[in-house]
Amino acid sequence: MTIEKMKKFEMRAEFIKAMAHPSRLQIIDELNDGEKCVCDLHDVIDANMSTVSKHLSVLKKAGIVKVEKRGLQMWYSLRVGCVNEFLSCVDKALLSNLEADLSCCIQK
Amino acid sequence: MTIEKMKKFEMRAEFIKAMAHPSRLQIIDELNDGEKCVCDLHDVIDANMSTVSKHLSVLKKAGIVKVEKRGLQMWYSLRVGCVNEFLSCVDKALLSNLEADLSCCIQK
DNA sequence: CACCTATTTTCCTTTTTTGCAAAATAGTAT
DNA sequence: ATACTATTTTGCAAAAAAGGAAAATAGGTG
Repeated sequence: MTIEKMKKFEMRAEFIKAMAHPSRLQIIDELNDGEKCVCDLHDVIDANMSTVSKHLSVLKKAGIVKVEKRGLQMWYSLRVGCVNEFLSCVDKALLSNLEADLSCCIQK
Repeated sequence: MTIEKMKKFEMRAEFIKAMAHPSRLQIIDELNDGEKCVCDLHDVIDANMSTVSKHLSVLKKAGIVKVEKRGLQMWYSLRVGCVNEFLSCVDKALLSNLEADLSCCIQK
């Protein structure tokens, strides 16, 4: 494999890995409603403030969210639109997995 | 957060985590050309045979690939079509990240 | 049957990720 | 300046993921 091709897969993996955590997916879901500060997110996510902050920095590093400082607060918002289209594809795939698992005992 | 909602994010994360590895992304890329046996994949992926096999089992468990045994060989193929649409979205996002990083020194 | 081939599983070590608590930073208000 | 608030960083421990070597499994062939 060429170095460029290897690099491509590594970059894709980095980006996807940034999404691959329940709390970070919840953050993405929350940000669908518009920008939120860290404390807003901390209110709904079941984790320590420092943990939430670290999840946000993972998402930021991957370029999935952007952040703007206003006063004491950091306002986070989504930067990549197609993440949501992808998630609906993931849900479709999950559903189809379930159907496949159950096909033995369900009749159409 | 409700239990169901939590479950949703956990299931999504499982699925996405299964993709979040360079070798597994390369496997997905190879399978775009049609089904391949483990030895075909081993030829192009820079890893031990047992490692390749384990990557395949991760993809299978997530429902991203399916497998059919014929003789001595296991033939793997893609089960989820939208993975590729997503990857093109990832590439678009990566490109846009690059542009953002360079915007300071590039003039349109 | 004994032997070969393709693949998976087990066992083990190394690396990476996660998550909290405490300390540090940065802006605001008094 | 001091005190306060929002957030990030650091340091550390626990959990999870990754990867190779060797053993195990399963189907094929002479």
